[in-house]
Amino acid sequence: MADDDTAPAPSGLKPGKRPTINDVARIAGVSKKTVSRVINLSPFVREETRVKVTAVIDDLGFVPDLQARGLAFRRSFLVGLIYDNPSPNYVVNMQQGVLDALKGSGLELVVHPCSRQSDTVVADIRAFVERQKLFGVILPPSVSEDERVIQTLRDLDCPYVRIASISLDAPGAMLVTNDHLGAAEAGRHLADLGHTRIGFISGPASFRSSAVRGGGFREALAEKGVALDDRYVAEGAYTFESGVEAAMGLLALDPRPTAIFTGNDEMALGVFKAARDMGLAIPDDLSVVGFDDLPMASRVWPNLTSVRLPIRDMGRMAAEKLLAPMRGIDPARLEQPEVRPSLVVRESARRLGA
Amino acid sequence: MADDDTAPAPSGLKPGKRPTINDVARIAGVSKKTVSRVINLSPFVREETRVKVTAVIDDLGFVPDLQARGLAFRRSFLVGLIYDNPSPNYVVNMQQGVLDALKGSGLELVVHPCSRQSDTVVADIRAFVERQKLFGVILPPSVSEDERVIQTLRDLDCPYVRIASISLDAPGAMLVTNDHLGAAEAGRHLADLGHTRIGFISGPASFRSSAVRGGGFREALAEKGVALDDRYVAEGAYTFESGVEAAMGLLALDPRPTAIFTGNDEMALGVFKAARDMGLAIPDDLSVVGFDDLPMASRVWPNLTSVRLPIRDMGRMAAEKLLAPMRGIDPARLEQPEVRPSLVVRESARRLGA
DNA sequence: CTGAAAGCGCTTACAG
DNA sequence: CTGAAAGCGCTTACAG
Repeated sequence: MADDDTAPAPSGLKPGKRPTINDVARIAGVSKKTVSRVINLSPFVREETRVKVTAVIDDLGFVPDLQARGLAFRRSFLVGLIYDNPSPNYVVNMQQGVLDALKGSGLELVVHPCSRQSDTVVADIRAFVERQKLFGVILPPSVSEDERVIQTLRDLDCPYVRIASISLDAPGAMLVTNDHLGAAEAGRHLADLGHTRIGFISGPASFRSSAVRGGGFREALAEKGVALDDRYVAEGAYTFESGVEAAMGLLALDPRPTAIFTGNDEMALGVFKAARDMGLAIPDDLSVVGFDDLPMASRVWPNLTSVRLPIRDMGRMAAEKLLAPMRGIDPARLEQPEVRPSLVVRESARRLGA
Repeated sequence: MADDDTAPAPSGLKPGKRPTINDVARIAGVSKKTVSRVINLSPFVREETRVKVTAVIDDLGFVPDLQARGLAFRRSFLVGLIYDNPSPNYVVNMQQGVLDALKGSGLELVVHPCSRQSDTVVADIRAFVERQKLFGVILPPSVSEDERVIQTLRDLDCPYVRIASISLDAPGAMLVTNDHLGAAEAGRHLADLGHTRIGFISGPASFRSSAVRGGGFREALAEKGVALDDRYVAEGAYTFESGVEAAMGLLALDPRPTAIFTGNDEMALGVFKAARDMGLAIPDDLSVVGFDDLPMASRVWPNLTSVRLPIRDMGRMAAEKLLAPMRGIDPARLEQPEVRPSLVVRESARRLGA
């Protein structure tokens, strides 16, 4: 629509300029306020008037100016995705989910990486949100867990949805994933396979999920009568390289673990590399279980057994929560159960000694 | 800075409201126009005045309103990344590069996926660019190759930088990668390893890079006296799944190829899977060479020999071209040589019969 | 249900 | 080098 710029401009318009609300008002014979009401779907417009104005809008190909609306509304039509997750695959998946939800809403997605280590993070985020007057913000872990950031968003009156492995906020502003449950499944799986000397490479301490996943894993093992020896626990950084390094440490122990559970898939692939470099075959000499079930989990060899987190769906669900008020829905009442990760069994973990 | 909201508001400001250009003007004892000149780094301001105004700006923590500036300038401070590349890893890498370049510029990145198959692509892109009044747009392949899109951007007076494997536009609006060269390296490598029955899985015909990479590969083989038999050429879609499917076809041929070159890494991993499923070992039974050298190329096993494209750098370079005018640089004169991909030799391709 | 006025916070002419 | 006026294209009060 309005794609044909070579057509003569409709009645009384300056050529080469986009029509404004004034043009619509003049041609429709109403005030610009009435046009504004039609644009904003106000119920206080006579049906007859609405039809007339809508016709002119379509005829002219009028599109309200976002900057002007933003200036008057004191709010833009942009959703921010602020992230500090070190796994690019995690981020891109979540981003796709957010875009899925935004499609057709008229909102656009602004991506904004940050580093919680920087001492200007909070000021940076404040500047970003304040300058762009964001419609809302989506926060995956671990920015979602930073109360300084949350306080800043509240100060600025910027709606947000936090994604985290435990509830940290009101239901309307939270998407919770039960990582504890998923990690427990991983623990039971390895115990059931007969492993007793098990390693665990956690994520960085700055991520809540690190402790939650570690806790679920440890508890499930304990229930099966298997103890997680602290010597076999190492801290990674959710990156491939940190997985390699941590695994080299664990696999150098004597006796070495027969299985390793990692806090995410990225690090699990690091374990693959370390094992290969040390001449250990997976799963024959070492079982490995990851977390996230990124697309690449089923592309590597052997296929990675992993705890599946529907990251893309999570992005979509979080964005839908943000959009709910716009659709007249109370975000707190939106039907969105806690996300329950579940184990996807593949080839990277097998029965001990089989 | 300006991070402390509990401090009493400076002289004569309404509490809870951000200071505006009017506040700055009043307190500094100058007109708002002069403040505007200071903000926009106009040279026509007496040094003394500039210092005085700057002090008030800092004191108040004044930040110009982007919506208001955008409305007056008829341009926003947003850069769009419009993409249709089916490889999420390609996109995320490029995105990081663009973000690298945008850091500190005051511009933000809006990501906008699209599908050239849809018959509303052009209208969608027009609506996006027009509504957001984008500062500029970055176009990776294959949207970068769609003249309808380019014409739309020109209509809307929106600056753009195209990334493509051949030059399609003025130097200031183009970042060219010499894929031909890179693919030729791959061809020579396989020929030098003694392969003569070689398969090629191209990208989709809608990507120029498919033909360019295929051409470079074929020519290099020919120079080495090796012919690329059309029976051993298949068309993929730059996706993992399409790589699997195409490889299954090629590997079912009798005699089957001893090596396969794929148009990108994503499909190379598909070949890995197909080979495994058919009981073929890489590189013993089949050599594989990919293109892009995504991070995962060096994480899979065996490590993938691939033609390296500095995708992140490309994103950064393209964005720098877009920002050049803002920094007083002529984008056409920006020192940015053609990007020359080069082969990274790893373990997935080896000497025939060795 | 509809409208005239004022305002959102900046910049572009135009003077001086 | 500096400023008063008008304008960017919308919306919020406030009337009626």
